[in-house]
Amino acid sequence: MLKPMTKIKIASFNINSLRVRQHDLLAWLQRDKIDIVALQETKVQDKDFPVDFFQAAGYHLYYQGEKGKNGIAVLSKSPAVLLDHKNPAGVPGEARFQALQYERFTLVNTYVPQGREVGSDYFTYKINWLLGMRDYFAAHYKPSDAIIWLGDFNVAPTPIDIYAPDKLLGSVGFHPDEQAALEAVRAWGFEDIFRRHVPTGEQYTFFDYRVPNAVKRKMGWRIDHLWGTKCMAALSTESYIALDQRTLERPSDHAPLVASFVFH
DNA sequence: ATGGTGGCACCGCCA
Repeated sequence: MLKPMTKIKIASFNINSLRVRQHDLLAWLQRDKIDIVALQETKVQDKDFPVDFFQAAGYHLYYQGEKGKNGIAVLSKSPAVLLDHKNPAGVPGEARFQALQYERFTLVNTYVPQGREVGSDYFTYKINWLLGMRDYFAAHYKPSDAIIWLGDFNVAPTPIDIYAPDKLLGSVGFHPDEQAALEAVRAWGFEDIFRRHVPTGEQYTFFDYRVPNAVKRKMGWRIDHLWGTKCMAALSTESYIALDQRTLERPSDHAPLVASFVFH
């Protein structure tokens, strides 16, 4: 039987190579008491996944990798059932998607294609990939189901989600076509859980390596997201961006995004 | 800035 109240802390983190940051990751998971972390850009093939390292720390592991790029994983204190790892609109073999069933909710972890250049085939692929997510949810679920969708969405949804909206409007990651595609998924039945708790701007999850002192200069983008259907959003109690993971000796260019939930 | 950094793969590609 469930305890009367159960608190679960869920995170999303584009880790940009799991193996070079696995020790920092585990230290942070333990320090922030993270129950479930969804990772993107693990950049590790399944045969090289650091299974023993995380299992020894008490995590269940669900991962799909490929050589050199992409790659996705969920580490969790409780076990899950892997439902699917093939996005219908995705290129076969690209490790960008996984759907897991936990006791109280479904968790969908995605690494949305970056898009590269507006108007390119990769950009079209990104738009179709996002619209494929809408179709995926519509085909398998109802908006009244308990679903968390999180990951690197590679889209800043609104002008307060980017440091220079006027200058960057129309750029990859802040383009009206991307925003419309993402909005189509949201309109199916999601709420931006971070925004529910933190309505102010200048809250970013991504800082380009190539921009000198980007964190200090607040030159960031909010492109990582943690969304929930209505019933999940109602159970959320807080959300924050763990910017301390950007001050490490070897930071990712993304920071983890966290949300807490209390189940009654 | 035709730039800059970082990771993995291999000697370029991707972000």
